[in-house]
Amino acid sequence: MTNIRVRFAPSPTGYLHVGGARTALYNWLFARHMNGVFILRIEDTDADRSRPELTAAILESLKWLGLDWDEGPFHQSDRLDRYRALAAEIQQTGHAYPCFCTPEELQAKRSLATGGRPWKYDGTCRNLTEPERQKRIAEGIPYAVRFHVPETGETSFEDTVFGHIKVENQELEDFVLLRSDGQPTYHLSVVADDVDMRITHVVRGADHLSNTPKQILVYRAMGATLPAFAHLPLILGPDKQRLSKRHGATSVGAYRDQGILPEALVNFLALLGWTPPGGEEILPREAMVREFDFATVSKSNAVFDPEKLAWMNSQYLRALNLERLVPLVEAELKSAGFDSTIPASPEQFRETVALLQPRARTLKDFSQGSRAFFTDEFDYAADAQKKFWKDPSLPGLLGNLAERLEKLDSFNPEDTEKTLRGFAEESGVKAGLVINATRVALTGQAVAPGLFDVMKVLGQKRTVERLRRAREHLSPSGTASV
RNA sequence: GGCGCUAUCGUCUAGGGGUUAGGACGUGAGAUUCUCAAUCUCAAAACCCGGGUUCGAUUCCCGGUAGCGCUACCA
Repeated sequence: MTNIRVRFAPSPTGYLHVGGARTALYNWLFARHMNGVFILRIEDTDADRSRPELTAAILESLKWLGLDWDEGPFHQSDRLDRYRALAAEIQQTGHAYPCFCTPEELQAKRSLATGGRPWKYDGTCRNLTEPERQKRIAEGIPYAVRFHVPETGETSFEDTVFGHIKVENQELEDFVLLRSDGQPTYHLSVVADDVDMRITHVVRGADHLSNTPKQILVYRAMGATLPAFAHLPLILGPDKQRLSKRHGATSVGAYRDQGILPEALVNFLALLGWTPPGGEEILPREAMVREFDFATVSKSNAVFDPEKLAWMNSQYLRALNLERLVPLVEAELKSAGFDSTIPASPEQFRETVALLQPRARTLKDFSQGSRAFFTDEFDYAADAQKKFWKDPSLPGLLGNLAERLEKLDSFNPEDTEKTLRGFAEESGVKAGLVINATRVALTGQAVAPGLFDVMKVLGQKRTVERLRRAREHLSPSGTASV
């Protein structure tokens, strides 16, 4: 059996976005499934738009997603000589010719073209005689190399995802292979590399579906064997437009910054256009590798739904073991600028994380609604005060509760709950009133984990202090009755 | 405009000549409760339109429509 070789070939003109990430993922999944080779190639032949620093960012994102490559990264900018030699070769065999038209001339002709038909290169230089060509070359007129597309016939191929695709050659124009500055265009470099790197399956976005016939012509001119092609439907924004900056977060890095776990993003992306035979939604990486198959990849574009990603993230977050979660939370708190004094011990930190974990949807939730668990500097949320601090007897109740709790010898949830409920009953108020008010006192929030678990992770001293601080806040200058 | 591709709940999708058209996210209601989340139960929610083929089309074929892609000396 031939060894499967696939590649992911981003161009460093932007960060890795979710569409590119899914393309990379499907390549990777297929390679791992087939026990093949996954190659990374950087398509940086557009010197104007490529930014070297973005390459590092793309690599970083791929690593974060866990998509490891077996060969590369190769840079097309290192292979310029090869493309030039190939362009010359294709000219020699008569499949390409030098074109002396300047971009300005072409632009002028294009804008002059009457509506209806799309403007196709008019073949001005294709029709030059050999002496005319030699003369211009001798004069030092810069030229691009254009591929000579057959004027009749059709070009077709079997796409692994989309099936039979065909186009009339007359719909294709003589496209440029090599620019007048000696830089190759995509159509040349992509084919040259895929041939040289012995790529067996070209897996890429469906935006390349219409380009494929042109490239097939180049393969044939080179006398190379065709790889299999598998095009992937595009990922769209909520407005069904192709995902772009307008849609907010589209880069992999942005999701990492939002507290999304890489395994959740990978799982979500995998399911955007593909369903495993069993239809499972939560699919471990090994299962994805085992089940992945282009035959079951969808042909229609998919809208990226951040809500479902968030849900999936919560699933992964909840299932994450503490050994992995704790460091992630530490990093999150650090990046959020917390100068954490609490929890005091690693064990306590661990306990706090475990308490917060079941209700977190993203890593951000550890720094955002849970401030009071990690620092004493927190405010009482307005909505929380409004909802649970209305009762005028509260200052007294909280003060007295502090007294009771302070006297406890053991401070586990059972004892604190018993104490609080007993206290409420004696005071002739509903336990809920005290519990909810205490929650605000301890966390500053109307929403938090179970109160007695909160007390546990905060500890007795801090619980009592916060209760007194709240009483003070509600009824300053110690006017609260005992 | 030309060419190409696509079309099942709001979204991701399963399915497929005869089904109560299934699941998931989201949404609504209820249960539970110290808040919220979680959980459980229930509910609303789809085969783009028109022709064929057929005893019977959401499924197959054709056309239309819509969406997306390509239409560069970008990739």
